[in-house]
Formats: sequence, structure tokens, C-alpha cells
Amino acid sequence: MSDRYEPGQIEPRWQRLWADERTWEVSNADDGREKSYVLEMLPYPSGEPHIGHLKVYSVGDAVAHFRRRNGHRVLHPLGYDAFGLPAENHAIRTGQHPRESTEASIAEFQRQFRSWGISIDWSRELGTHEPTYYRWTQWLFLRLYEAGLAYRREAAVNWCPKDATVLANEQVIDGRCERCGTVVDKRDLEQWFFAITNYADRLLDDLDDIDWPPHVKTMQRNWIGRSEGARVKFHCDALDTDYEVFTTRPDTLWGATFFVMAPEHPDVLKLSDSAEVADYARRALTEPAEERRAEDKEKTGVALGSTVTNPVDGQEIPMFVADYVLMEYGTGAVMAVPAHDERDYEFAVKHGLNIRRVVEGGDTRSASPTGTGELPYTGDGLLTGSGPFTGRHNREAMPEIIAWLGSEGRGEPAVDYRLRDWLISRQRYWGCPIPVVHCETDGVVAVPDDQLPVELPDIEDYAPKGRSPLAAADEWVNTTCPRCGGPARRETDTMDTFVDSSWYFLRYTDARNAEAPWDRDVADMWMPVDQYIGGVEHAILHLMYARFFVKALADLGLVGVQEPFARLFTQGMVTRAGAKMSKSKGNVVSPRALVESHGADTARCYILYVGHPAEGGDWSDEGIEGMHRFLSRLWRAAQGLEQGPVEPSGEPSALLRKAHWAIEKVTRDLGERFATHTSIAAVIELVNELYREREGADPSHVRFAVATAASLIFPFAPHLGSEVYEQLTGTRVWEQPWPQADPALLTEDTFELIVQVNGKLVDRVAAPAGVEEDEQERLARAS
RNA sequence: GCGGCGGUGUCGAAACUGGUAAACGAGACGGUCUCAAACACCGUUGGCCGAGAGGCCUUGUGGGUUCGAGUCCCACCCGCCGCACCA
Repeated sequence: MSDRYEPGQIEPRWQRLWADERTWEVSNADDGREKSYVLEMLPYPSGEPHIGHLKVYSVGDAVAHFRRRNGHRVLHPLGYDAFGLPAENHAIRTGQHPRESTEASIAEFQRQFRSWGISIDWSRELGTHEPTYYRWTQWLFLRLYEAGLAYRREAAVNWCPKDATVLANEQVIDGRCERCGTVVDKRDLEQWFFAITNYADRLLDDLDDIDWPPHVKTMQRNWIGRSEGARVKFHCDALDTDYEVFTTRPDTLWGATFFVMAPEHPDVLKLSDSAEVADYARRALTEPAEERRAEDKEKTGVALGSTVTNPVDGQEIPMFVADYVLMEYGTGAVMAVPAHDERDYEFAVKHGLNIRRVVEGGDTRSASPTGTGELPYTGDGLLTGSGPFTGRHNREAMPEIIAWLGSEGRGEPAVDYRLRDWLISRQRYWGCPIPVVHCETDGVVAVPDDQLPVELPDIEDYAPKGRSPLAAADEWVNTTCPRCGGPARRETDTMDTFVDSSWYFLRYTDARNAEAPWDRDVADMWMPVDQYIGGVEHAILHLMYARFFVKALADLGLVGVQEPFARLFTQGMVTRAGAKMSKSKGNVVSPRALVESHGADTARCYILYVGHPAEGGDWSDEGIEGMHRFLSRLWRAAQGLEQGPVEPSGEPSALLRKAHWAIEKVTRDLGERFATHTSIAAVIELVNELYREREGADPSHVRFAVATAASLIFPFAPHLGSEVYEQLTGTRVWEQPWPQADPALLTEDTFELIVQVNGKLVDRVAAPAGVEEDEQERLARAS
């Protein structure tokens, strides 16, 4: 072997050994050790891994190694989120079957993950596109269907014209398709939904029980968007019907001076036959959602010519149709309180409508001498002109107002959510088929369990046509009804790929089970995932869906946990010169090229070193050279040392203390706060100290320092750590327990005592450690 | 607008429960080795004053609490992220 650090020689050797010996496989048999389930979000295999993948797995692998060496039985599996649009779009362009391109990507991902030396239990590897996997996705769908949690209904749904499929609310960002950026429109379609809203409160409440970054919890809370208030009935004489509205401010009912319906409201055209109304409603509906939702948009609307009765005071108030009211939220109609709502105020001013203040307060500086504040006032205060509640504080009176409405039969307490049920149908080919058939006599019929999986057939033409490409596969579509045996057609929509990834962490626990998706005892032993690692971009989508799935499965008695991911770590994005890496900018760093030029250990350490992994790290090509230099220094430090025991003897030296300091530092930084950057910095410091001190140092201390550095760097640079440790000790570092710092060697003999008078630094004195306070004062005075 | 996070050298960044800034790396400069370069090794590197010892200043801005503030409190400015006509 040469005298240079050659990762190209070292790394493949260890990778082969780990593969041959199946080092990272873990059994489901309980051996008394504490279990630890460490999981990175499963990758979507497209092309080859990018720098973000390198980062997640570098973080996760460090955690997995750290826990193993601290005595845990660690489950650290990996799989592929293999269904999805990109593979299908690729197929449309090239004609290559999505299965082929996907499996080619998977092979490349797997090869590279192995070349990074990630400690994966490969015996549990899976792809969500394999029939042995999606059979159980279908099976779980059927369990949700039986429980009434999967249902079919016609609704105005988001439709992406470019991808020619419907989308879930979560996949529409600012009115655009999350994938392709095309402006989404609405279509009325009959689609499959999962009843995630049944779980809104539990999804909200249980956030308190999990250790997740606060911003992710906040995002989920915002997304669920729970509002408490009341549902109130307004009678309309024209159609002799009651209209319900949802309001969070029933305390302002006495200030309701008009009533507004969304353009989509089915009664708008019944209430008015004026051309102006019909015209307004039509225009509002054809306007792109994006424009309609713009907040700074003028408040337009048209009077309907009818009135409703304000239930609290019997006043007739005029009705309008206006596009600032949304059909999707609440009941599609609102009571308008211009004095205390900015939108209603704006509308009232524009249309010259009555404004009645019913809550005192607000900024009085610019107000009239009567003492009432500026309008609109959205804050709290004393009620005025509010019948029996006048003079009461609005917040305190709220429950009584709701109760009073109830006693009058005009309202009731209500809770509303922003969260909508999860639309899971996709009019696309490359996804998990929905396991039902449509029978002329029996309607929707579930495919029996023993006929699963409903396999995805091979087809010729993947191009989307507004209906699923599967619809053209006649032989596959035409089937018999499992119930009556008569002719039936298969459901041709496939499931949203987020369904596939909502339960994969359960499958890993029992990945080769052919009888069930998992054995409950096995799943209960491993679950929940103790440490989940991934990007924030999944803060709502995947993380909310997976939580919903687990709660639903818990209710069905299939799992024993309420939450899938006990602890979550979200890593920041890797940038280059402050810019996001992207193919179009041509500034991407390819992990493959990096591993070839510098080795996996250097790449892994560097990416964990540029900053705290939760923050975005900025990549620099010079920086990686520095990391390579450090690993070379550590490697060289071991060259020429004899293999043998590592037993520091003699008087404690600075070097020995530094080694123990590094143990303590890495243990705390990595174990408690994911601070991989300062952990690696500590090992660098130890190696620097070693180079400074090794001439004339106690050889046993030198050996200890090198072995310790190898041992501590192992979670980040497993190949080099193993190599150096083996050279020195003849043993395998991963079989060694994590090193323990000797507390006696952590404390310095002396510390710097700061002496100051009136905040001015007067002197610094070297004081012996552990001196009492009065002794400190004596020293200070003496100086 | 609401919510969250952040603002520290030339750059990426450290600084645990307030303890007397800038660890570690990069870059730059100087030296050793070499015919020379690369590699490697050793050193210097926040600013100002000073020949030197040393002194003064410095964590977005302005106040405050404290013996002591990058860290805590108040106000403001800037940046990033999420949500946003949700009644």
C-alpha cells in the first residue's frame, strides 16, 4: 500500500466486508437490547442520487452508528418510492416502460448508497411499485374502505391540465400544480377520498406528544386550521329557507348588516334571475383561481335583491354574491359584519352599505369625539348595541351568546377546519391500482383480498387523455363482478403515490411477510420510528398523511402506536455560493463524481461539517479539500504504529486530556443535538493536538489519541474509522462500545479567574480548579 | 397581514443552563522542504493605536436589566421559510 491516503483502496474493501457479512442486518428477535428505529425518508428514484440524498443518509447513518455503539439494536432500512409522475412522463417521451426506467434508477441508487458505505439492512429493501408491496397498499385501502374512511364522491376538485390529473389540496401551491407549476383549475368529478378530516382534532392534539421541530408543528397546525365558533341560521323569506353560516365571531351578530354568498353557491341563481347576477357568477367561476384568490383584489359583488333575517334582532339585511366568499370553506355563505371584519368593511364601503359598531375599542386617536375607535376594529372590547349582551366583554359573553342562539333554535357551537379530505385518485398509469370494480348491478365492489394484488397491466400508450391511460387496456378493464359474477369494469384510476409512502415504515419491520402487510407484534416491537430524518418540504404532505394512516390503522387494531415518528429531524438544503443547486443553473455537485475524486468519507464528513445539518450548508470546492486533508492526516498518524493494545499509562498529558475532551464533546454534540459539524471539528482538534504533541509524547498516549480519533470519526467516516482502528488494534471499531470520557481527565487543573471592578476587567488570574468562593475573592483581592 | 427562524471576521461558521467573542475549516500572508512547483509540515491572520510591552473598540440599530449580555427584556431595521380573502 502506498504512503498516501487512498479512499479508492480502503472504501471498497470495507463495503465488501459489510455486504458479505451482512453486518447491518438486524433480527426481529428481541435480544434484550433497547430498540432504535432510525429512518430517512425514502428516496424517489429518478436518475441518480443528488447531494441532498448524500446529506440525509450521512446524518441518518451517523445517528444509526452512534446508537448501535451505545448498545441499541438498530433498525436502519431503506426502500424506494417508485411510483410517480416523473417516471411516467419519461415514458411518454421515450416509450420506455416506467418499470424499466425506475428499476434502472433503483439499481443506480442502490449502487451509490453502497458506495457511500451507509449501514443499511438491505434484507428489508423494498420498492413501492413491486406487486409484493402494493398488494398490501391495496389491502390497506380495502380496510379503510370497509371502515368508511375511503369513500367515493363527486366534488369540485383540483385539476392540473398539464399533468391531466386531479391533485390533493396539499399538492396545490398558490393555485399551481406542485409538480409542474401549471395553474390548476376546478372540475366536478367523482373521485376517491380518504377521510383525513375525521382525524383533524387528533392530528392537532397529538402534535403535543411528539418531538418535532416547532416550525413543522406550526405548519401542520396552520394546515389543519381549526377554528371554533358557531353555526348560525339566517332565514330567507324569498325561498323560505334557512341559510347556515359559520362564524368565529358570534359576538358580532348584532353588527351583521348584510349577507354574502359565494358565486358557486347553488342558490345564487335561484335567488335572482337578473342577468347581472348570472353574469357575475359565471365570470367569477371562469376566472383563474390564482387571480381570484389574490388578497389585494378589489371586493367585487352584486346584490341578489333578496334579504335574510338577522336572527338576533329580526332585521332584514340585503344579500349579495361576491367572490371573496369561498364555497370550499364553511357553508359557502357568510354573515357580513363590516364594523369588525376588514373584508366586509371594504365591501360595505365600496357598495355604500350600513356599518354598525357593536364592539368598543380600537385606535381612538383619529376617531370622532364620541370616543369610539377607528373602524374596522377586529380586536376585543365591551359589547354595545347587542341586546341582552350590551355592556359585557365580547369574549366572556361569547359562550352565552352561542347558548342563547341554541335556546332560540337559531344556532349551535361549531368547529371548522381548513383541512379537506385527502383526494387520492389519479388519472395516471404509474401508480397503485385502486382495488375495486364497478358492476352494473352491484355498483362499487371491493376486490376480495385473495385476488390481490390487482396488478398494473402493461400498456402501449401512457399519454394522459383526461382519463386514466389504464382505461384503454380493455382486457384488463373488463372483468367480472366478484359479488354477482356479472360483467364489471375495473377502476382505472390509480392512487396518489403519497398513499404508498404512508405506511412503508411499517412494512420494513416485517418486509418479507407474505401473509400480511406486517405482523402486529413485530411492528409493535419496532414502532414508532425513533428518529425520522428528511427534508422540510414534506412537512405537510407526507408527514400529515403518514400520521393519519397510523391513527386509522391503530383504530383498526393493526398497530399499537398513535404516531409514526416520535422524533423528527429536518435537514437544511445544500447550496452553492448561496444559490440553490439546480441542473438549470449548472451548479450541481454530483455525489458520484465526488466519491470518485475524494472518496465517500470525505464527501460525507464535509457535508456534515459545513454547518449544522438542520441549517442549509453552503458548498465550497476548496472546503472539501480541507476535509480531505484532515482525513489524510488522521490516516497518516496511524501509519508506522504497531498493532497492539491501546492502554494509556503514566501521568495524564495534554494529549490524553484532549482525547477525553473530544470524546465528551462528540458524545454530547452528536448524541444530544445533531451537531455533526462541531463533532467533526472536535476530532480535527484532537488530530491537530496529536501532530503538535506527538514528538516526545508518551507512546501509549499517542496510540490512545489515534484510536480515539478513529473511533469518534467512525459514525461520519466509517471506512477510514474502521481502517485506522483495525490497523492500530486489530479489532472492528463498530463492535467496540462507544468510548467513555474519564471525568477526572476532563477538568483542567487551573482556570482563568476574571477579576473585575465595576464591570471593568482588571486582571486575569490562574486559579486552581474547585476553589471556594471566598478563596476566589482572596485571590482577586491579592491581585 | 399572521406565524416561525435568523442577522457574529474576507467566506462557511463556533460560543452548553448569561462568565468576558470568533473554536474548526476555507481563503490570504510568511517560513521549512525542493533546482522549481505540487504535496506535506510549522507559523501569522477581527479593527484601530503603538517600535514594543500593551491599550482601546468590536456580534444588524437604539434603549434596558446585570458585577458581567452574542446570549435575557423592549422598540426598530433587514433577510429567509411557511400560511394567507378560512368568515
